[in-house]
Amino acid sequence: MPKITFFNLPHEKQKKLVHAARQEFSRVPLYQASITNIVKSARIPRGSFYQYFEDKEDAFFYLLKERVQVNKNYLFSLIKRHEGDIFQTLIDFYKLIITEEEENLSFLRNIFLNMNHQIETEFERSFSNHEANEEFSEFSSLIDKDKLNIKNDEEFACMMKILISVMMRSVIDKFSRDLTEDEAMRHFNIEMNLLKNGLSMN
Amino acid sequence: MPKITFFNLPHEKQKKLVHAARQEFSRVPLYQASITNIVKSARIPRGSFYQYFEDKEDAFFYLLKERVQVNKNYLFSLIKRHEGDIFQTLIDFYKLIITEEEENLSFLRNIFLNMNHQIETEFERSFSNHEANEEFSEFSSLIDKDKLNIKNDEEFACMMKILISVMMRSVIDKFSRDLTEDEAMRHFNIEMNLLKNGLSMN
DNA sequence: AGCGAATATGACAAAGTGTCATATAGGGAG
DNA sequence: CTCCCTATATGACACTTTGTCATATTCGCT
Repeated sequence: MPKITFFNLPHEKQKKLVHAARQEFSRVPLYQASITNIVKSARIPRGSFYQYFEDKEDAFFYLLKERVQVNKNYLFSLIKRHEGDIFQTLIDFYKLIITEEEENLSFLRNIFLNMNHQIETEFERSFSNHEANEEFSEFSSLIDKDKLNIKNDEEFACMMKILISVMMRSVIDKFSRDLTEDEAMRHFNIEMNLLKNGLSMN
Repeated sequence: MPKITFFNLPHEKQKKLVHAARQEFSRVPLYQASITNIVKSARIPRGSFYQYFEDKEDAFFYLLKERVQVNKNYLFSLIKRHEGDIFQTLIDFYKLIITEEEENLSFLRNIFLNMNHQIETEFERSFSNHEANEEFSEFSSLIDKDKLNIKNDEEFACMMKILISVMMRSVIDKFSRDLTEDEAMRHFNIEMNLLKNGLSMN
């Protein structure tokens, strides 16, 4: 988390800094990003950066968390609109991510093409925050489980993991192979159908 | 790929270098690894490293490819032993990976916990190398497709992607949550069953 | 022995990171 | 208004790492 000093900053300066950071993380992935570039672009002295953030990672994950919060809001509205249908929700959610505007797209691209376990874990909070989460009822409680082929909570958890990882892999695929939106949607629909109906004959 | 100079090296020196590199990549993930450590540990001058490899990544992916070749051999023997049953093959393969000996385990751990798209792509070559691949018949030709719920090659490709990404995610889970082998196997079995039978009721 | 090509070597420039001593600003008490 | 304490700002600096390059050495061949 950013330090208190960051949150005490005048709103304008905060925005300038966030903008500079996002620009750098859109240019290159986290581990190639340079604090030097960020401070140059934000026109603040190098020492100041360390007043506000622990390090590069700190700034990156702050931006990522912001983004995840946006996702979370999307997701909640989608699952309600589709009356608990998790598959349709994911299809719409997938579409939303891959049709982001250009500005966010480079940022997302760098995130997904360099997604590792730590980043994925953060991203998964879109779906449910397993820690303190008083304000929202868990996402999972909005899912219509009657239509799902599961016997218990453990199976439900496994199913969600499967769905999330398949979706993420599809997003990564879209970015890495530079698929058009139509191609990407077609693939994802096939995948969701395979998942729904089962991979095995009988 | 390493440079020709590397392959011209006396076998002993090659081994010493590979050992030093593996040691460093077992200690920390790729992007934190230091060439300085590798050359110190291999007792070669810094300049020599650059005679043999382009950079850190080059050395890392060389080791990774070696590892992938081992996987590939495992996989071919497993799919034959299970007479084309891809699910049973994957279950055994998963077990093989997570029960690796200590020496390789730190290396694998660093690979999986920091797996990104590039590394994943390399890893997927365990299953089929979509480029030149004269010596082996494609892995996919050994799979018994009659038992699979697929209509065409495109669906088959999607299915394989699903299976591989779910398996990888399970390996990552095992490492990140430090699951025991038994817990990990139980989860993975549940996941494979869900995939086989379908996530949707009907 | 002699010569050209391949390889080895370590000093070095360049770039980046995080820290720290010092300077400055803010705000409450007297 | 002034004093003083705390919070913030600043950029020089020490340190680390990387990749290169001029120079030295070795190898293979005639």
